[in-house]
Amino acid sequence: MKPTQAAQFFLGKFLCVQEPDGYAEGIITETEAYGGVRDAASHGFGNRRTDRTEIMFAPGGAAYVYLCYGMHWMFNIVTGPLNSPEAVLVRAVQITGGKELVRRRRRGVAEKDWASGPGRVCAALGIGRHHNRGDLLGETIWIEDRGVKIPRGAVKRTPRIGVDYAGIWALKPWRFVWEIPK
DNA sequence: CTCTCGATTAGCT
DNA sequence: GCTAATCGAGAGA
Repeated sequence: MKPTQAAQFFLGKFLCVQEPDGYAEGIITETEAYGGVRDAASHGFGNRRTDRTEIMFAPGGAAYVYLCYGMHWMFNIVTGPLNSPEAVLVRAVQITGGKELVRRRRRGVAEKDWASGPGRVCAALGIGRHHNRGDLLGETIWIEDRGVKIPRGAVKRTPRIGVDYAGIWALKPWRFVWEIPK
């Protein structure tokens, strides 16, 4: 599966996190595809293997969590076959469980903004460094398919956010937004 | 070792 | 709209 297909596949799936301070989950509403050794916006660009990016080269099913701007964690699902660095960045979820816990973690923030952004997703669900390289079939962080169907035409494609440095790759419409009607 | 800058966010103008 | 916050990966010397 190409990363763009995987990014669309994960829309509507549930991201579940069990932490010592409690359980929280959300339905994935926004993703971005990163992938292949040609994508200049991807950390795996040019087959660049480092301590940080090594997990991107693993077979799909692991978490890739890294720190950005010195303060925000980004959560990715590794999706490629072995040695092909492909991943899906989860940019937004709608919290569906553990709301009391999330309200505490996101104190003072309006509910609609609890997890509307890649850094916010991690802040709301308690995702951090300890989840990096974690197995997404494990018991602390996992993905559930509960059969939610996305209506035809409900997903908007746009270029990816914050990757202007990537030249023509920044123009690829690899961001997928499921706009849930109210 | 040193330097640069980022797959962002919140807060202020 | 603008930018400070904050730190480690990655690159180069």
